[in-house]
Amino acid sequence: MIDRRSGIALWRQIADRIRHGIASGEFGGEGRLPPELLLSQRFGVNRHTIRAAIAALTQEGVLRAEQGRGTFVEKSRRLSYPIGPRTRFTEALAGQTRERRAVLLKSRHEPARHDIAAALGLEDGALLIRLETLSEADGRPVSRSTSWFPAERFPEIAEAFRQSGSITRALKAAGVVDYLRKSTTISARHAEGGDLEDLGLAPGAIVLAAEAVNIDSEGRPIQFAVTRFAADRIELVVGD
Amino acid sequence: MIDRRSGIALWRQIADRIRHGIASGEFGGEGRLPPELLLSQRFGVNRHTIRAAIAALTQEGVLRAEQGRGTFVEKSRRLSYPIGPRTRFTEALAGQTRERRAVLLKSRHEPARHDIAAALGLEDGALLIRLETLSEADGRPVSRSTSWFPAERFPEIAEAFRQSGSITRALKAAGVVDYLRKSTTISARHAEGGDLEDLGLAPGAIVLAAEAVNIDSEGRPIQFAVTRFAADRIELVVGD
DNA sequence: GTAATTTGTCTATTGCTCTAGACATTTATA
DNA sequence: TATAAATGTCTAGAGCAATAGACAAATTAC
Repeated sequence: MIDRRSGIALWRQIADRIRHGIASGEFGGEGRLPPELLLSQRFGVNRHTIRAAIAALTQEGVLRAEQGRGTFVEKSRRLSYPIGPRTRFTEALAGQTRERRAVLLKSRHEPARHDIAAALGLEDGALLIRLETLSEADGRPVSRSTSWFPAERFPEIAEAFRQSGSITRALKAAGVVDYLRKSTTISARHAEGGDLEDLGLAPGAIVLAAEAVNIDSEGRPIQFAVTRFAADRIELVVGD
Repeated sequence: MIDRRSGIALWRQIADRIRHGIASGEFGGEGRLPPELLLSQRFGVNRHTIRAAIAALTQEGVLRAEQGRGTFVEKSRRLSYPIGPRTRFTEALAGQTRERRAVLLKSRHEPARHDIAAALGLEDGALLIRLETLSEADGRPVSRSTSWFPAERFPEIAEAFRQSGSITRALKAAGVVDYLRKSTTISARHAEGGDLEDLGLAPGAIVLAAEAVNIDSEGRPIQFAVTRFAADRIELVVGD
């Protein structure tokens, strides 16, 4: 249940369990966490260890403790992000959130790495434009993406995205009226470096990484992207 | 790059980075890890901390150190598991591994939990058969699954699976000649409890969890399953 | 109002994590 | 054979993680 001597502090293991338990409905069914003493018994640790876990989740904004009353859940439900041939961020979370937006953090030209060139059907070292973007839903960061576009075909993609806040609209401005998701490769790992800050995650948090290739209506690859989702806020849905 | 005071020991963070770096090709390009002293400088920690990380990965079987020579990569590539309308474990890894098999760990009857009943289109509390299975490729555990089947329609599913080692064949024995994947919901979390042992994971390792609903050719739900993949051995591929 | 429940704060102690340095052992190379 | 490069082992010390116990402060229920 809880692993000692694992290199992961007990308070962090418990914080992760509680965070996941809240998202899945195991905890906080009535918006309220069980009392510290009860949790310390259930996890088999000292009450202070539970308090350390709760403090970390309070820092993250997941919980809010009130002296004499109890500890309450601040945010709960996990969003579902559908993945399919017509995946578009702006539409993916419709109905689940009031407001979605994406902002451009950085853009630059660079030569194509081998694997990206292969995915886009280009020569190694072909010139690409790389966009670093952050997507938010209701003011909360949801995902961090790195995208590559062929520079020759989409020279103005960065500016178009900056103005429209949407890949779909930026591509439309470049003459791509429709596009399809050719493939998505999903993996998981601990959040690293800038993703921690940009997504507002606690160190040790998990990200779902989706590598995607988009093609135009004639089958030509137009975009290679790696999107990192905060695993405690998002689940990916295929089909249905 | 490395987070102190995060509740995750530095040696474990580094072990996770190295493991991921090996799978993605960043490290061990020639089957050889950089020397401990060089790694300690790159990560900005003491050489003993690097040694602790290497010891953990050696314990997992990822690395092998030889005095005087260096540290070598024992296993590397990550397998790709395709997800689509016709997802079947036995075929999913064909071409990537020599041998695949699935074993039944446990089976029992139980009433349907609310969410499972909804997925299978049954009343809450309807009788189900629950199968706990482990899938291996080339002798290495790849995934741990929990499946639920309507007990009324598939009374002999456990025995059929035990004999055939395949869901597809067990369903065929029950008269289901073909079935489709209706939906897959993918999330990620730290491995818990028995999954750690069954999958041979180190504490703190990450699993990709795929919740799937399968339907027969007439659209009736026949199986609800939660499969946990070792995130450092498998990536999930949608489309292509 | 009183008691029970619950979170907040403080002190002390033990064990694990990380750093630092020194030296041994094995292997490859000039 | 001598040197360099790499992993293996040992000791010592500073700081974080976890346990234990006691009591304070706020809220709720009787």
